[in-house]
Amino acid sequence: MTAATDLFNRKGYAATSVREIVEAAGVTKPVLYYHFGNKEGLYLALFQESFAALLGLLSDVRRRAGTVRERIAYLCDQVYTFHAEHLPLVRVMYSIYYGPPQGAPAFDFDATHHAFQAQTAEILEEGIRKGELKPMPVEQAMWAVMGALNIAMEVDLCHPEQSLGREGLARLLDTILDGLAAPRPADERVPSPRKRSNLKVTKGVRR
Amino acid sequence: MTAATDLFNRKGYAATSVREIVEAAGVTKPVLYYHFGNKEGLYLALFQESFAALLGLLSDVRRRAGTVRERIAYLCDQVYTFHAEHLPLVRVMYSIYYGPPQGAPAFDFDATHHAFQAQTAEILEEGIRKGELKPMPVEQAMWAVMGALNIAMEVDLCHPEQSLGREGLARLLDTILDGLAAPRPADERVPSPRKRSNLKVTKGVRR
DNA sequence: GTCTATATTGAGATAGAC
DNA sequence: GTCTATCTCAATATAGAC
Repeated sequence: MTAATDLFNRKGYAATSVREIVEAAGVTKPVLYYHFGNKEGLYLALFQESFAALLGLLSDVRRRAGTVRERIAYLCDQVYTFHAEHLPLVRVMYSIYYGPPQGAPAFDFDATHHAFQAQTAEILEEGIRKGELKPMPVEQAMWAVMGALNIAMEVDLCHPEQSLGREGLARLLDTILDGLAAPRPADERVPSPRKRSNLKVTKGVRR
Repeated sequence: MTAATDLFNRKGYAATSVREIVEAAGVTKPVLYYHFGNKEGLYLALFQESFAALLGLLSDVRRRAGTVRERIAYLCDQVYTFHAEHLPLVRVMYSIYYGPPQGAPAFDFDATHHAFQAQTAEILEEGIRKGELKPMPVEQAMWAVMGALNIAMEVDLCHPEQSLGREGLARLLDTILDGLAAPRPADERVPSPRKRSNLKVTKGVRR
């Protein structure tokens, strides 16, 4: 699977032959056909495995307590970290999603995307309802958050030298959420250090 | 050029033959070779024309007066509108940028991207310096704005049924800029309608 | 010059021994 | 589960008649 991801990434799905994959992996063709059925099965296995893990992150978040700010920060950090640790596969996805027809089997990338979108909207909707965020259409708050996460991930993908990193994304989200937050009483304002998400950054992310 | 854009968009650069292009355009091969030299010349002409127009928008903005909020809103609106009016060519760009190698000649898409990034940063830097925005690293403010614009454009590209439209993007940017703005004195706050960008929306955008 | 028939190649996939 | 050897198929290239 690693060999296939690497080759699909470098040459594209269509231009990568089964022979190349098995040679790179140090196995023979029947090994591939035994485990994955065919080239399409291998391709689908790559995404099924990864997207299942990503959806697992979402259900984690649903069971999590905390302020809206904390939960949004956590969700985005998890997704961002996952993305950073799977850059080659993400590149294959982009290549299929945006690239020319390559005869790759259909995989519903949008489904996972929508699940993430819905989860974000759910948290933000609660924040608006309970007064932690100011009243606004939930879509608008959602796009603000999605925009920040999305740009952080695309910078990692296309301009890794400018990468925000987990800390940079956390700070960016804090700024965004300042714009979404409900105004607080005047005495709580400027001089007092405001409460921000205190994300624990334990292990480094490849940049 | 329209015929080529359409075919490159639907089939990819490599899979599109010169014969198909000239047939779709209702001309003959010599016409294409006279005007563009070859298939690569035609391809480059598509992007040179469009990117020159886009860079023109940037120098417009540099000559423009107004608050940071107004200038950022104007810049993003111009770029967004341009994007919306050139979706097929943008798809070709994405296909080349993210897709598998297709033997297309190199075109420096990043150069224009960086020019836009620099222009945004310049405006925001002035806002921070003059106190219209709160003190923060200019990159952080820049990513907040770029994230909003970028997500609006990608939604148009991939999920047009969810398109924010010019007005939606303007509202999103207002929310983002609320998070970037310097805090104002308490008496100016909540009940008074705050000054927002009053973007004139004159002509419709294809959605 | 153009056509049909054939050769070559490289792709994905499989049979059957171990 | 893995191997060697083989199969099928389609695209491309070429030979040689016309």
